[in-house]
Amino acid sequence: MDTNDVINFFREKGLKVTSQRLAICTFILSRKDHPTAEQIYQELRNEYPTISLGTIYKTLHLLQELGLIQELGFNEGSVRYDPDMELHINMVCSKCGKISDYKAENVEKLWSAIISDLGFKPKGQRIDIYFECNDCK
Amino acid sequence: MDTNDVINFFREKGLKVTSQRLAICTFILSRKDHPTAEQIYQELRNEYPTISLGTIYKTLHLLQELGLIQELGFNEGSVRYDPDMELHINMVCSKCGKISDYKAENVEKLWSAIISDLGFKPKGQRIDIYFECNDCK
DNA sequence: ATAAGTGCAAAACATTTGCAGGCTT
DNA sequence: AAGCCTGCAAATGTTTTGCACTTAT
Repeated sequence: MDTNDVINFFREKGLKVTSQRLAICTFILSRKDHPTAEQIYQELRNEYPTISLGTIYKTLHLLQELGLIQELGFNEGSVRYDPDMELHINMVCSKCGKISDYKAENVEKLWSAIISDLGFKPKGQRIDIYFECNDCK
Repeated sequence: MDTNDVINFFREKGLKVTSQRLAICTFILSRKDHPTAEQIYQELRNEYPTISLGTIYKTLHLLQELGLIQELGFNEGSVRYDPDMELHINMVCSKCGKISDYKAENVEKLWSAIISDLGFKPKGQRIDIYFECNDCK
């Protein structure tokens, strides 16, 4: 989804296209490292010095409502934002907290087996694997 | 794990067996609904009127360190505690937040396939499925 | 022109921390 | 008797909320 897609998407939904929204949205959609709200705030402050954390939170919740991103709560209280809405595994380093996504054909197949066992289509899912990453070992 | 097992477990680790610890521990280990710290506090206050939230948190973290329970952070900021340390899926109602555990052969299969793809044994995992439960429909 | 969105500051929450006193060992 | 554990209260950190102002439509 590039900037124009985002603009059209907002327009279709009757939402206003503000520079803050665009910035937050293109930022989070392009990142693969699942940043926190605070990280997004700090990075966007360079370009938008008056942007506020409140706006960051409101926009992130909006994007979740619209189904563009997923909020991932972790037990140390941190909440991180993931723009990958397809089936994938979050590989979480239990030391430094770094996250990367992992996809595999096997996962797709076995997941659909589990879904058909259930007998209904779930609204969503989350799969985490906790391990110690190379940097931490 | 019954009360005596818990007592022995603590003794072996050199930890003191206090009535609060016992109460919190037997409470959480017996519950299948993944309560929050606040819920545990409210329920135990009946029997232990002076128990404090601080103690609840400290004990829950201790139990996690010891590998007896798992902390599950959710996006609405809630953290819930799960005494089931075996492989399972958390079935989470996205409306009311109720959680129940789901186990199936296919889940085991999925997991062993993933582990062999990865090539190493992860420290832990978490699998959630989000859906709308019968009460909420 | 109007209504939605932003920024700011205060409020609300959840969790952690420090310390004096109490309880297990 | 010694030191770990508890309860309380204050501190911390994150997220939400209310409101006046701004901006996209």
